[in-house]
Amino acid sequence: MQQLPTVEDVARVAGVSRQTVSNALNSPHIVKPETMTRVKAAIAELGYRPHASARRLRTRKSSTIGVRLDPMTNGISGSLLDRFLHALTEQAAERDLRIMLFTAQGPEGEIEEFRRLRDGADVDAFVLTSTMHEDPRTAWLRDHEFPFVTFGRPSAADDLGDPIHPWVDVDGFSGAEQATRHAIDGGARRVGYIGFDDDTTTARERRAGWAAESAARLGLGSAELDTLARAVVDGVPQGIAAASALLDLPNAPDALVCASDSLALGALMAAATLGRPGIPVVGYDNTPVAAAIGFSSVDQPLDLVAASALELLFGDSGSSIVARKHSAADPLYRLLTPTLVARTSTQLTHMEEPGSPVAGNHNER
Amino acid sequence: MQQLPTVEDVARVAGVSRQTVSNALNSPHIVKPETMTRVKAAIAELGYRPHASARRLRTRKSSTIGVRLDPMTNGISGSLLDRFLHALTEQAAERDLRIMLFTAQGPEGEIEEFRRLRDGADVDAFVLTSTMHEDPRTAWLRDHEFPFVTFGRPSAADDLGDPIHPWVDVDGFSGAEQATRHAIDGGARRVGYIGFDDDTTTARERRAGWAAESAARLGLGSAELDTLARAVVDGVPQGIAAASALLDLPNAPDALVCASDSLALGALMAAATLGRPGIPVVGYDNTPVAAAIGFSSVDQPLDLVAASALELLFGDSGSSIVARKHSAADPLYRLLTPTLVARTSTQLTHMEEPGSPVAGNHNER
DNA sequence: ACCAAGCATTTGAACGATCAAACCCCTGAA
DNA sequence: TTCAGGGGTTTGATCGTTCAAATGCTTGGT
Repeated sequence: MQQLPTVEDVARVAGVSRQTVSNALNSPHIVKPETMTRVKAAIAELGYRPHASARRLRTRKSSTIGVRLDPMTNGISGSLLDRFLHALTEQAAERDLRIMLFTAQGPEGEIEEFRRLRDGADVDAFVLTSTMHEDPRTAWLRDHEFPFVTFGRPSAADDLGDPIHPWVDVDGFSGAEQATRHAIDGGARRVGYIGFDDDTTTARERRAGWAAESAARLGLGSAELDTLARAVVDGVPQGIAAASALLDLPNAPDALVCASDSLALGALMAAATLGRPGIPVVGYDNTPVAAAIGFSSVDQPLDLVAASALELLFGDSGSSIVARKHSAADPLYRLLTPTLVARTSTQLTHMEEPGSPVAGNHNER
Repeated sequence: MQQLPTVEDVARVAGVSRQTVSNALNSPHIVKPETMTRVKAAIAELGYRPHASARRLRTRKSSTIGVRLDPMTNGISGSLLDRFLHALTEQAAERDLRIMLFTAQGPEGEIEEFRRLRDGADVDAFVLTSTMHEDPRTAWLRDHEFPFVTFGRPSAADDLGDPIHPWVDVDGFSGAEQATRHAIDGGARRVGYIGFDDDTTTARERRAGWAAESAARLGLGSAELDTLARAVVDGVPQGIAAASALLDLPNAPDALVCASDSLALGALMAAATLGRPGIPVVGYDNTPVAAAIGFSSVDQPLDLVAASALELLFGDSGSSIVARKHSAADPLYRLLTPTLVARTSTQLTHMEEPGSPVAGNHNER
């Protein structure tokens, strides 16, 4: 077990001093090019790596971001969280930042964890994937002026004009609008909607997007729209039930837009069972199940979400926290636009190949 | 912005020295109880928290575990990874350990990342969620004697007798066996099997479990078993195709055991389409989709997996790496047994409530 | 009365990096 | 000739903690 080389060792080999090595690493512009070369050579020769903890102790920065893993029930769900974590980890790596996970029981426990991570200089900032209304956690972070961003808008009440904290979100209005447009472009004249029954921004925005597009393109009034929409808890069985109800209407929809892929899957099943297997169904989140079965779905640009979150915390580049003030020109939030991934509308009994994206798909690997 | 308190501050308030405070924290047994009380009071009064980086610098331990996030395609997939990460984070918290994520492009990039994290004293050990054969990454870690565990056996060739590195896995043989037993207990006399066509331990073990139980309970020979089994790529469409083929056989199976919930979902769809909606289908991984639709599935005890991984690295308790040698009494691996979560066998067109587990279900929250 | 042994606590040094200030050397203006 | 200015580099101090060795106090055996 050999001793790891330190700045001192590098300095000796390069024939310079500690600090010059440090400068070569952290302030390249102030070292003479020729010296730089020697230092770099010495670093390569010894395989030197800065000791992260020593640096952190001195600089009081950790270059690490804490990410709270929600219990499954809240926040972004299922494989979306996977993909987001992946994207965040990759984007963070670009800036020489690392991701540290944490979790805890209950809000108090999490605040305790915030405190611990902050006081231990373990993290420079937090990324939260939850959007609870009046969340005591975000309140604590604000009160203690500790940098953080959320994936998801805090709530409807927190206006775009003066956000109470930085956030990144994906525009559900636009997503549902695109889904609806896709169905209409495919020939649909009455597009049904199956959404969530909770009182969240997400639920509201998506329904509004569907309603707006339906009204504009199909001339449907709000009473008529109400008959075409169902609000349920997320899940396959709920999708089956809601779709069955819609398709049994006297004036049934000829296409369905759903607020999740689970609901869409349920809708497809119901359609097959009710003898309407060809009816177009559009899902949301573009999960693997949508790709596997082959129905269209709205794709959230998770790597952009991740990049934007980091940008809000650390600026355009670099890895030091920047304090920001909200302004119209440089808002404290980022509202991103999703893209529809169009696939050949599928009958459940047939096997189809996954289709190709309509526009750039951010999540193809 | 007030200065955070240090050991020195605590020492002053408690009327003792630095080191005594340190001892109170790290070696409680060597401080006099009365002193202990005073120190504890001072800590509470000042709200003192040890500075993690300073401690790491001195002790050369980070109390942090690096977890490599695989690209989606490999390793444990989809929401399983979510659940595992969650479990790991929670188990780690119990031991005052933290989880740091990382990822990279290609094996070389990941090895570079290993080196970086090791040399920077960022992590004490790694947990990998991939099981590639002859993986250069695990080879590097072994060569450099850096502690790590994998979730998943390295490969069939790496025998239980002399594992080439520590691992935790869930017994696929037992899982498939239980699934098959469940089907037979429900009255099935010919249980079909839809598994993976890749040459992995997972694929082999699960098929073997199904075959063994079928042979033992139903007296089926290996030729007959071959006609009842299909090996495909994981995915819903593949499940549909394989199930359709099996159900179209002259001597068709009266139940289906599948190596994933995706395949099971496909099988259920095919069954519904072919007019056999009541046929029992058992899935694998107990993903949300199984719960939602209501079919039985084999549940992997992810929190046990996480706990076992930590145990292999850090011993029964504590947070310092323990070097282990493989022995029959104390093997370098943990093979865990999954449990079947039985649900009322579902016809796709009906809505059913999720059932309750047959045995303890580790993943209910 | 002496010293060995043990316990609880304290003191000085070290971990590996960066900060702040000092230093050296060169140039150019007075 | 002198000195101010500045780029490039070095030196001493420091971040907060734990290690290793030293200290003081008690106890008990001979």
